[in-house]
Parts: sequence; structure tokens; C-alpha cells
Amino acid sequence: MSGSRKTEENFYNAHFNNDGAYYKIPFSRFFQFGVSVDCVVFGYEDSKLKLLLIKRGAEPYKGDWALPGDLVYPNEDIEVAALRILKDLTGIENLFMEQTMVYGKVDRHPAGRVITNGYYSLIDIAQYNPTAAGWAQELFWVDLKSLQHLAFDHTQIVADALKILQEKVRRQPIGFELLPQKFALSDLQSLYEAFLSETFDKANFRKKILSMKILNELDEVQNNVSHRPGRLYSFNASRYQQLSSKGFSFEL
Amino acid sequence: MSGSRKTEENFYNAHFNNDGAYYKIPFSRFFQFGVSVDCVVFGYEDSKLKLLLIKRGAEPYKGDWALPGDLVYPNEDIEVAALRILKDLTGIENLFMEQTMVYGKVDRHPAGRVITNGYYSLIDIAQYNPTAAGWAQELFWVDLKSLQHLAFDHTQIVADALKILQEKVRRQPIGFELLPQKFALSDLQSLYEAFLSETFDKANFRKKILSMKILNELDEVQNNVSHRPGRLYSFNASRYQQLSSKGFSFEL
DNA sequence: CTATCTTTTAGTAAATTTTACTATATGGTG
DNA sequence: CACCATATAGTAAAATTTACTAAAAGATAG
Repeated sequence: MSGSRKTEENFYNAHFNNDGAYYKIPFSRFFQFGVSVDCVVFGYEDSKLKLLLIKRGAEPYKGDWALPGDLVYPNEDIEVAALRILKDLTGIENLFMEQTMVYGKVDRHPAGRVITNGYYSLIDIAQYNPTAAGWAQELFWVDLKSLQHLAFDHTQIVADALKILQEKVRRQPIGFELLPQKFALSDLQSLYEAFLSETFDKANFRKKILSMKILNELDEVQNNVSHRPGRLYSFNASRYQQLSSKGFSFEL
Repeated sequence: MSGSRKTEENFYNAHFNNDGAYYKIPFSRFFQFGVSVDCVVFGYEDSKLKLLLIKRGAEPYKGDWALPGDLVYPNEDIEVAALRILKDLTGIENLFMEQTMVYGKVDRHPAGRVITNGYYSLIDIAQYNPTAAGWAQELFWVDLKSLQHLAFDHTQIVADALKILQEKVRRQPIGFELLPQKFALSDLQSLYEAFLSETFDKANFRKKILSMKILNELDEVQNNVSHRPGRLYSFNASRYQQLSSKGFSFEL
């Protein structure tokens, strides 16, 4: 922000061209940007990390796969827009979303100068039930491993989001967002292994997680497994907050 | 991004109001945003972390302290703008800058709808020599500990940047950007202590850093110190890259 | 030139954490 | 009931961290 150094006639000294010289530019010429949001929604199913995509039912890139995303209204906060847009296109709401990065290349949108804000979200696929809405033609949960090329610069946006989350998921207990409330430790381990493309020793993973004391041990076990069922746990968010404020830090 | 679902007459179905209903909105009405960049430039001097501020010589907030920042041109990439704006206001160039966050509240700028991109940079104060230029009236290196309230939402932008960097500085060897090429280990330690508001055991800090093998030991020692001078080192960036690609990760 | 001050640098032993692995427990399945 | 698969418990070696001791070296004051 800042800028807006208006002269009395609403002009602005700027060197629009690359000749180094300054020109008087009408203030209004700076206000030509469109702003959009693109949502990178990760889910987890069958031990695989998945990404929520839509098939675009509108130009440009009509018919292509893309992230759910759209233009922000001029009178709308960006975070509000992120939630509104995701709801408009997929129906899902009440989820936690956070910024990743901004993409501001001049030519990244064929219809004009649009800068976009990447947002990510982690959800339990079973708990939400996205369905194509608004101008979204179809909706897919795509395995992240077999991701095709996406519209606009969305492939890059996904790659960046994934990288950011791979870091984040190690230091903050946000992986739980992807699991049902009640889960077995082996589920948690598989989740981390899918997210980080890395394997862990089962016994040691268990020891590490349990030693953090941020899980509630439940009086339930897995069912529908063809072997000894594992005990179920739930994430104790308030306990985590409490420990966190005392200097504890989650570290995968 | 995405959006831009034009109808044949260049209209867009949107619910601008909160009544849930859709209205046909001219496409152009979405392109009213201004975009700006605000630069959070950290420096380090006298064992203190400092921040580069300007006194604004233009409305709004004329006369207030603020981050160097200005509007992005409609035909300019945002990263390019970040470098251009910092150069225009402070004269410094050839530095590495990276995004922090975007600030997109509707009312954050009195002159209209402006969303701003936070960028941070870490520089060696002795190596650059910023001077107020363009519409910047004056320029200050302010001790981060005694930061006053800044124009716009810049106080928040600085707080966020600091938090992001406190994390980053632990996991990436970017702290060196704040030091001269040649530095003693005690300098490095003081730097980290200032950045993280935490103290380290001298001998153990030394062991840890040296064990990483990412420093060149030089044939020079400190001078102008009234005690046994410490050996000087320089950061070996290529060595770090090499180790990094083999799985090594810097961890404070 | 020397005693003293300060900080650098080397080193080490205890404490803690990580890692690798063994063994046992438990439910499902045929 | 035998067998299979995974859960769970436990442990010893290895590696790392932490806390601390002591020697080394230049600056400074007398």
C-alpha cells in the first residue's frame, strides 16, 4: 500500500516507460487491476493425498481443469472472498483457509491484469461433500501424484502450496485436519507418509506422537480391518494450545 | 485467478450485495483495484536488528513514518515493482526480496481499494547506503525494539514479516545476508540472538555452526576489538547448495 | 615487560533423544 | 484352532545436545 501521492489535479509522477523519465499519470490509471483468489484444497483418502479441482465452464480455459477460483469484488475483503468463492463453486464452507502466495505476472491472465492470491485448505474428504456449482462444470478429487497440467498458472500455484504445506505440516499439528475426528496412529502415519513422501518407523513414530501428549486416547478401536484393530485417538486442540503457550512446539 | 466468465455482452453474474441474489455486473467493474508493494527491509548494526523506514512526503499519512512502498504499474510484474519502488524511494538495489503476505482489507487505504504485497529483505547496513529519494522525505534505520506506530497497516506488516523471518532464519542460512562478507562467530551469534530474542551457549553455538561445514575459515581475525580477536569466516553459499541437495538442512 | 582482563577456542562428560531392532499381544480369517 | 497381519511394548546402541571446565591469545594498564 502507500503510494497515492496525488498532485492537486489527481496526477501521479511515474516512469511508466522504461526510459527512466517521469510522466504525469492520471491517478485512476493505477486502479485497473483485477484481483482473484485460487483455492488449493487438499484432501486425504485411501492413503493418498488429493486435490480438489473443477472443470471450468467459462472462458478463458473453458473445459480445462483448474483450481476453484474467481474474481474478488471491489467491496470485499480478500479472505471473505476466498470463502465465498469456494462456496460458490463447490458448496463447501466452514473450513479454515490460509494464504500461500501472490501471483502477479503481467501476462498471467488473458482477460486483463489480474493478480491472484493462493489459499490452501486441508479437509477430511468424508466430512465435506463438494459438488460443482456456479460456473464450475464438474468437480474432481484428483490424486496429487497424477496431476495433469492445469489452466492458467495453477500448476505452479499447486506446487508452491504443496511445498509450503510440507514444511508447515512438520511444525504445526495441521495434518489432523485431513483425518476424521477419530483415527488410528497408523492412519496418521500413512497420512504423513503420503504428504511428505517419506516413510517412518512405526514404533518410533508412535512413540514420538504419543510423547507429545496432544492426543486423547479413546475407548474405541478400528473396525472393518482384517487384522488386530488399532486404538483410536482424537486430536486435543486445547491441550496443544496450552502446551504451545508453554514453549512446546510440534515437530514431526 | 480464473474468473472472467464473461457473458456475450461482457457482463458477469455476481452477488455484489449480501442479499444472496445474482446481478449482471459489467466485467470492468471488477478491475478497480490498485496494487501496491511495501518493503520490510531489515538491517543489523551494533548488535541490534533495525528496520528501514521513510517519512512520507505525500498524502495520505503525509509526515508519518512508514515502510517504503508504492503503487504497482498496471504493466509491471509485482516482483519487478518491489525492486523498482525500493530503489525509487531509497536508492538501494541489487538485493534479494521475497514475498511475505498480502493485505486485502477493503478499508485499508483511504484513497481507494488498494491491496498490498509485503516483501522482506535482509541487508548489511554497511554495504548499502540508502538515502531518501522520490517522494520519501526522510529515511531512518529504526531499532526494531523501539518501533513506533506506523502509517496504514504497516505495523501489522512488520510484525508479520518479523514472525515469518524468525521461523525462516532458523531453517535457512539467510542470516548471513545481514552481516558483512567476513564475520566472526560471535557476530553471527549476536545476530541470531537479536533476531530471535534468545541466547545461546557460546561454545555450543560455535560447534553447531562449524559442524555444518558451510563456512569458509579465513586467514584473518577481527581488529579493533579490545580483547583476543576472533577468527573471521565467510558463508560458503555454493557449499551449502551442494550439501542441501544431498539432504542436509540448516537448522539453527 | 608483565600482570590482568576479556574473549576465543578446545575439550569432555553427563543427559537426552533418536534409531534400530526384538518380542509379545491381539483380533481377523479360513 | 492355526495362521496371518498389524498393534503395542520394550530395550540397547548410537547420536546429539547440554552444561561446564580449562587453556590460549590478544589488548591494556602499570
